[in-house]
Amino acid sequence: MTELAKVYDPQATEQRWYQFWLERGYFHADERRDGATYAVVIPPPNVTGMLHLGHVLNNTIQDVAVRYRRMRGDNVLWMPGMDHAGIATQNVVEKKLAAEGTDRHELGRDAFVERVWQWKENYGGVILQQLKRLGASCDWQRERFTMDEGLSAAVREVFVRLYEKGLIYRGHRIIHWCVRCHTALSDEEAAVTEGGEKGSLWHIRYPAADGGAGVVVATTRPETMLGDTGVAVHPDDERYRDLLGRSVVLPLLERPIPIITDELVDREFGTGAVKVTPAHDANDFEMGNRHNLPAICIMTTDGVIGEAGGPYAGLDRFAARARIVADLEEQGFLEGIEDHRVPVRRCQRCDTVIEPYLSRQWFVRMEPLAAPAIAAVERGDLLFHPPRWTGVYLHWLNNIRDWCISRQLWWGHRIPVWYCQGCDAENVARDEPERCGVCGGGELLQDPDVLDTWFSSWLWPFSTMGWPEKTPTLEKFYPTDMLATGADIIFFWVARMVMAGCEFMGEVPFRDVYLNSIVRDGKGRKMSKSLGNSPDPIDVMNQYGADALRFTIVSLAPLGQDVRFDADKTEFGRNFANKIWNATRFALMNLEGADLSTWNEASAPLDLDLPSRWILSRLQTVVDETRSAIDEYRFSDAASSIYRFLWGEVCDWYVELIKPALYGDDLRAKTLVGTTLVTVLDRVMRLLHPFMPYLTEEIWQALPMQRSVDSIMIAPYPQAVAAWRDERAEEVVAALTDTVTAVRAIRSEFGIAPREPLTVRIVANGHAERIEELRGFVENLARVSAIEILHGDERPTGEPSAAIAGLGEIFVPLGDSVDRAAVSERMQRERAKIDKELKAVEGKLGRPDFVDKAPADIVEKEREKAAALHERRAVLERHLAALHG
RNA sequence: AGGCACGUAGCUCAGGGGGAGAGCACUUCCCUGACACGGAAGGGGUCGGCGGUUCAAAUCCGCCCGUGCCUACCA
Repeated sequence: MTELAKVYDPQATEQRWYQFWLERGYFHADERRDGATYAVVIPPPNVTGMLHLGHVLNNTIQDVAVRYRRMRGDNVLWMPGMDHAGIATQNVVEKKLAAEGTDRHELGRDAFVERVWQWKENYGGVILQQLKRLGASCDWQRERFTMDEGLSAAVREVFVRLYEKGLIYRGHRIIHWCVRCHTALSDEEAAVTEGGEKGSLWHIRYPAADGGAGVVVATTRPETMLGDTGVAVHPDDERYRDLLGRSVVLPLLERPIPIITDELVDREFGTGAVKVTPAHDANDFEMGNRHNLPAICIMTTDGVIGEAGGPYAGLDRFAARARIVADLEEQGFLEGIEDHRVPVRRCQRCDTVIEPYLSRQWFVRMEPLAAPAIAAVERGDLLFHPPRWTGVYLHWLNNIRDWCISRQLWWGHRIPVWYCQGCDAENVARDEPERCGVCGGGELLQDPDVLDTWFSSWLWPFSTMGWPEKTPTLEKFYPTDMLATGADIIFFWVARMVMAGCEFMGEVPFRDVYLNSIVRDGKGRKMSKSLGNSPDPIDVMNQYGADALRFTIVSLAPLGQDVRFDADKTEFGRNFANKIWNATRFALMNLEGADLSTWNEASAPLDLDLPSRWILSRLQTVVDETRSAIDEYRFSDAASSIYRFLWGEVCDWYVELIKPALYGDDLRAKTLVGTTLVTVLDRVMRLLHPFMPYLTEEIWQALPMQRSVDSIMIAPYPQAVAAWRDERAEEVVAALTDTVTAVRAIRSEFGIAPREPLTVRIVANGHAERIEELRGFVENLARVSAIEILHGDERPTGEPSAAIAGLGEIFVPLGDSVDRAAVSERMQRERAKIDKELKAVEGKLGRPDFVDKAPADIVEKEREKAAALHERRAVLERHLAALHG
């Protein structure tokens, strides 16, 4: 281990340690263990899924939370698994079949489903392997799949229970229909394109049946007029008063249809008159019901105009639209065309324009389920992070609509309903019934449809733990503690899980919901396949390492904000990893052969040297900051806290400060700083382990110390030790670093070569002893050859100087080679700056309001500031006088 | 249309009523025995605009402009 490479190579370590952790079973949760538990269920990725940066962030956050809790000694369960992803998976396999020149209908249902299972075995779940590469510490022994026997049983159980409660029903309604996937979709799966799409608003005249001018309607989908069975106007609309009770003639088909009045009509929009097409629009369907209008279905499931479309039958919906518009114009019915942004729904899976379609489907009555889910959040049983999502969640639940759960697919959970061929009864059962429960008939036919994929996902927090059986896992780990997911699936998944948890388990499925950032590309665009702007995380890990990617993405993703990510930003994490690696390399090189114990939490290492007391004191602050940041889900704050300490304090200062001791002959001194350095590295590696698991394990294993456990992932998470705090050391080292920085600045600004000897003179403001304490360090770090302490009123003139808080005033005599004009110029610049500041501070102090009303300590601070500025100004004046004199 | 975020250095973003910060980029110097994936020093911002509250506003409030997201029965 002493021959460490100069540059950290992640490839060499990652595989090895992951294997090690797996073999030791450190990811496994044990129901029989006592003590506090911490449980997280993974948002199950699609079986067809490939890892993208959104997954990387989401799973890194879960892994951080879970590894942190594990190190804190909790009994931790991170439940992994996958979703069968009905439409997505069926699409994948269908595409394969198409490439083979066949299709699922030719294959038949059973053979097709068999093919999907085969595909799953051969190609599915790549993403889980990718998550392992990322370092995810899931309990893989428990991996679940939503189509597993156990989870399928849970689905049937839930269906039957809700049916028996009257919460599942079959209804004839307008649903979202994908003409390509040939299935119904839920509201959430048929999202409206952002900002609408370019379209037109056609104004069409429907002449009165009795010969009058009739009415002009405005529509964005003229083809649906073939199914019009009425025209609606607002009851109070004066313009149409004389049309009430009359009829108009539907152009092209010449069908008489009534004028009705309905409050739903917006008088401001279009012409204030709406064509009513009950079979092809959800609002029109409701209106049709209210006014007993017939619903005429004019389209086939392929989106082609059907028989009811008369001369347009056989045309695709968009071709029909064009033809109809042309015909209307030719026949003089078209009154005008406006450009118009049209809200278009598209299939979430295939992007095809959705057709509102009247159809018979299964629904879940949601209101009764929503009530407890609303109450739970209002009671504070469940908290959103950041909290603003609470409103989004509540708004959706308060305006909930019934959930269409049937899908006309083959891949998924078959609806557990058998229709009696004798008496038509619905037989709903957990297992296939032998005979009809109503008439006893033996001829039963199962509903051909399957359930919405989310109908299994909403049970995930408890179905994965064995529900409906009363398992020890459920007993131990339900409810879970945290759910980390994207805000885009609050409705799809989070809210539904809460409802299912309340309904079937009697309590919310998790206490904290962490909504992680959306990862965008460097230009702020959403990562998407079609844009090709999403770097493959595996490539990024190959180039920079898994730890680098984890650390970078967590650092970039503050709670509640989106994150812009470019692959090359990973240099941030890579450089940090390398810095840590080299700090360790430095320790090992200099402590070769030593076997140091580390400082024990119970010991108070007061007889240490100044830098060691200082760094151990600073360590306590980082420990506190890191713990509270993770506890509050401020993962990026935790990461930056560790980063700043390790790089900015340990590497930049501590390592430099102890070099003399380390290189010296004093064995005791050497051991003390060595032990401290190893202590600090040990604690920081443990702090950092949840973020960078591989690197920290590699380094921790290499540290020359004894270990009570064989892996950092089960080592205790550091706790602050009050006895290690040392305020005096912090104050003194602050004076030290200020001094060094000031001297280096003078050196640099006046072009004094790095190796040129330099004397520093210090006017000790009662800090002579402190200066003696720091002398060696300053000489070393600032490359100062001599330090003179000035006593009494002696003041150098014409020399660059700086005031150091807690120490005194330092002066650097310059050699003859230095350009006096440059010195003068710099001093004048500083004086100008001081004058500006003085003006502000004295202006403040000059206002009676400020002195009277501001808190005394603030006023005092301003006075001290003014005094210091004056003093500094006087020094500059003296120097300048000397330079010019 | 309504709601929620956000607008701070060239870029990406922290901070949040009393001294403008980090990383990257940039300039100068340094291959000093952990690290050039490094070290040292430095330049750069009227903290989106306008008002208000306050002794004091980048920070709180209002309006406006810009950006992003979410919701909706915009036919």
